[in-house]
Amino acid sequence: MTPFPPLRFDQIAPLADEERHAVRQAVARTRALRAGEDLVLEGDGGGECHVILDGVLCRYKLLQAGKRQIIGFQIAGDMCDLSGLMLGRMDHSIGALTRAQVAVIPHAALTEIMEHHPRVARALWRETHVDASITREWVANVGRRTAYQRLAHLLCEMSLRHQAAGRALDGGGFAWLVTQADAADAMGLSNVHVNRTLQQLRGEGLIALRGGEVAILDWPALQRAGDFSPDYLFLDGGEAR
Amino acid sequence: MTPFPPLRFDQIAPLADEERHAVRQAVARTRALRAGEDLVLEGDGGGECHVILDGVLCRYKLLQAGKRQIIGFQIAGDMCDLSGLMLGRMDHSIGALTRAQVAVIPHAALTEIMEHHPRVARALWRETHVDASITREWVANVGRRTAYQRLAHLLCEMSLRHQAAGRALDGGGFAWLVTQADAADAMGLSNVHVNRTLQQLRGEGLIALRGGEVAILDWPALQRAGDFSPDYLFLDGGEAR
DNA sequence: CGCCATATTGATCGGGGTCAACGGCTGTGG
DNA sequence: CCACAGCCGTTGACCCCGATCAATATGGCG
Repeated sequence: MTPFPPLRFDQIAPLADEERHAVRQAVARTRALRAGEDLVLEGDGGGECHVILDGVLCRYKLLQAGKRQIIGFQIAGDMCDLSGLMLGRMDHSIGALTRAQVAVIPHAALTEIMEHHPRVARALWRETHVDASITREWVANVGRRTAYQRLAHLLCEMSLRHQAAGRALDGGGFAWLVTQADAADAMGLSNVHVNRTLQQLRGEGLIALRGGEVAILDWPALQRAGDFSPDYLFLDGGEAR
Repeated sequence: MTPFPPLRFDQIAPLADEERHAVRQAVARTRALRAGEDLVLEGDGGGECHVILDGVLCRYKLLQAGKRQIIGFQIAGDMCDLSGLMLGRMDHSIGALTRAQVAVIPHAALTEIMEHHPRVARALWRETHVDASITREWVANVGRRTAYQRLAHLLCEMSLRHQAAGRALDGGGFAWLVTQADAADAMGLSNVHVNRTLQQLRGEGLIALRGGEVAILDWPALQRAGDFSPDYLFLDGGEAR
């Protein structure tokens, strides 16, 4: 049984023990996903929300000619499909990129919690805003940065998010069990070019890859390379600068 | 005095007359903006939220080397900076692309309304989700579509949104008083290429431009050209398919 | 041990960027 | 009322980042 990771919306706006408890009680079951398996499909109403316990999932859309754009990565602690509850259907799909575990919370249970515990509702609302902020940064990343910058930026983001989720390795590295083709779909690049750009970052000594793990060798340089500023992640929980 | 347009969050989740009234009472004043003027800057806490009464504003970020990425357009009826209230600071700036009018609502007033009228809070939450959905579509647009598709897609989106805001011209056209350079920054393209792509769409008889207005001559073709499906706009208010 | 997905490398191509010049419209001051 | 300035749209020439196509390693897994 996979242990519960820190909930991101709890970090963004801390809950009381009682509220935290209520959320865990609402979990109907957990579900295991194989790499490549879909959790929710575009158009789904669902009836359930999911909190990621382990693994890497992604939001994605399929476009003309079989092209895929990944809209964001989801890791342990993320509530990934609240919009299915709030809007009644999903505008995108969510799939597992690695083996993964998720906790399943029925919409009815979550709705009830939000009614009885306004602070939970508020925390979830704020998580929604943080996710939106991250998506906005992705628009900028894909729209106006070079491949080299995009990749460096993405690695910075994933490093900090893994740290916040308590899943970082020493030195800010993390388990990057995602395919180069997946990374390409996230950045609007080809898998070939991702490969070459990764080699460049390695050659310059900014990162190292060994057995599915990314090690960050020179954080300041990587941050500079990616034009990265962590503000948009609201890791401080927001409210104050 | 600019009249109040239909509020988008009211359309997304209809309010009672009393609630609608409360929102209007909360407006402290209106503010006029010249084209190019900023409404809110990245990092701002603000203390106020804004509802657009007239004109076109945009969310944007400035990146290295003075590059700008526009993250989304905001038109009449949109609440444009709720994240400043919910997260305490803005992750992006908001500026006027045309002459514009906005209504100013102090955070304190809005907070109080949300406490007394849960349905207003819920409507705003849902507007947040719809905005997030639109931003996700933009990631896909910028990441995986050609310039031709991007532009067609953007025109489709703006046409439907203007219609929903009651600002459309006959035939689905709308006032497009935005610079080609602005459109370029929205799509991750150069102004030159936007110009050429617009000419292509005109040459093929899909659209026409006359005096700051876009006329849509062949909606089905434009939609096809942009790989456009309106689902992500949730113009039906969501909930049901 | 063999299979299949993924990573890697090389060669070539093309969409769209960049640079530069020119034209047209509008607002402004004389 | 006109001349000028400045911004925006338009066009042409050239170039480069990253896509595409095509093999060839490589490593995890049954």
